[in-house]
Amino acid sequence: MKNSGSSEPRDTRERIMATAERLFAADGFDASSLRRITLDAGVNLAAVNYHFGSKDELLREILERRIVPLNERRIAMLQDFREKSAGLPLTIEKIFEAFLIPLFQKAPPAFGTDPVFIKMLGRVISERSELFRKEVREHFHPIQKVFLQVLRETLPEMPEKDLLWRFQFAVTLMIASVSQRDRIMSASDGICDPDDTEDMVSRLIQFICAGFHEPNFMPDEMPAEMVKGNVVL
Amino acid sequence: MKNSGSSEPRDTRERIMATAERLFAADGFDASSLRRITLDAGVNLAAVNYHFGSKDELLREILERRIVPLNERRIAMLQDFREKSAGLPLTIEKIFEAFLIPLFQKAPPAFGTDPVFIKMLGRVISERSELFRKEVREHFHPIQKVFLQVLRETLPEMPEKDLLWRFQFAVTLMIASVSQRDRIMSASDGICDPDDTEDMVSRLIQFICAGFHEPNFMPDEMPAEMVKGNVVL
DNA sequence: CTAAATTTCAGACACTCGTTTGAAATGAGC
DNA sequence: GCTCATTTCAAACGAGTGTCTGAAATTTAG
Repeated sequence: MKNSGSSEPRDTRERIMATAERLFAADGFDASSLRRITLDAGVNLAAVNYHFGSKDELLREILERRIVPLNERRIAMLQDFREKSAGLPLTIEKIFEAFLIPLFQKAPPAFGTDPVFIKMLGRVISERSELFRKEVREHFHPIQKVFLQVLRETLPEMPEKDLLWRFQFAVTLMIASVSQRDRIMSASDGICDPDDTEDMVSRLIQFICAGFHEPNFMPDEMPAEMVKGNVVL
Repeated sequence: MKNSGSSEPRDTRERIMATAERLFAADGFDASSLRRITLDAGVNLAAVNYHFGSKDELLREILERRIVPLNERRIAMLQDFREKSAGLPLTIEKIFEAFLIPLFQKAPPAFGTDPVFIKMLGRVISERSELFRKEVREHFHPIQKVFLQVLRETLPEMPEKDLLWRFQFAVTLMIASVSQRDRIMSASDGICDPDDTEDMVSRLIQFICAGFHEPNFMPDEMPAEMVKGNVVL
């Protein structure tokens, strides 16, 4: 027998990437050892270094193959909305739908279980910010620039600083909401179901858009407790 | 000479805790080795296990000595606002001021540099969710219950599920905003200054409150792209 | 001062990690 | 069939980890 339930020639790479993506999402990057990954994937330990060179490079390839098509889907959805809007600026809701929804869609290659990729994203961001910084600069900054530009068209009066801060809040909340699903669940006595992705995304978009509908920021009266003494008994 | 610039009897514990808190915040829990911590603190490697028993227990003690006074300050601020409100329900703004501002105040013991503790909190939450779960249940759930109750008085009409989801968004955003300050900085071309804590907290509170001022959630028309095919392209 | 308790210290222990090696197995081209 | 490149494999390497040990140093008590 030549292929008794194990692997075909080229899919060792694929099995490693899929398993690693899942484990990185579940346990984090550092906590997921190559021994555990290769064991779960049913391949030899040395296969990772043979096919990818190093563990860091494995992560980089996993990120890249997800981010590129993700951003293509975002742009496509944005473009679709624009065509339907008859030249009018898009609503904030539509803009964030195009930004968020593609994150939660299963997508090739190797259709992950639910959005395992964005969960991994959240974990890796706080764990490996150095390695991540390059990817962010290369793939996320350009897409953020696009969405910021679209937001600017919809909100021409909003000061740049306000727009940027609110957008950062939106991105931060988006990523953290997914990578910390379990915390949400446990803190709400089971009333909030973070596995109901559709419901969560809708609420997330509504929450974010509310932050943009607010009038511009006024540094008004800061509570006295904060301004002066930084120390409170 | 008996004390040439090194340590007095009881402060070995304190030096370890302060150094560990700082390193956990900067590099994460797993990435901060006891050798690095004890070297930076100027104490012997074995001192951690002697004074704390284990690395996990060290983290637990660090968490506990910050969380307890933090929640006391929150309750105190909330109580202060209530006394000034003459029996009227507090505004959402005031409620979240009492919830957020104490997080960003330097506080004893061992006044950390800025809110190094909450940054550590954010890192540890995603890294050590198991160890953290007990602390969360013991210290954060009770305080969240209190604030949810106060919010409920201010927003008696809001459905429980809406209230809980929005509150979870608020907590998630609060923690993530701090533990990912560097990402915010780099993504905004330097326009947003995450080191201006006062400004950031004000904007954060405004953003969060906007999400609560929205009308109740309506599961209205979900975009067709999401409902059906989970796969795009 | 002396004796007991506390704290510090250098060193070792067992373990896990990512990575490398060199030989075996498997593939494709002729 | 054989040949040569690709891929797999078991085993080991060196470095790093948290923890433990037993003796030295220091502080505290009597």
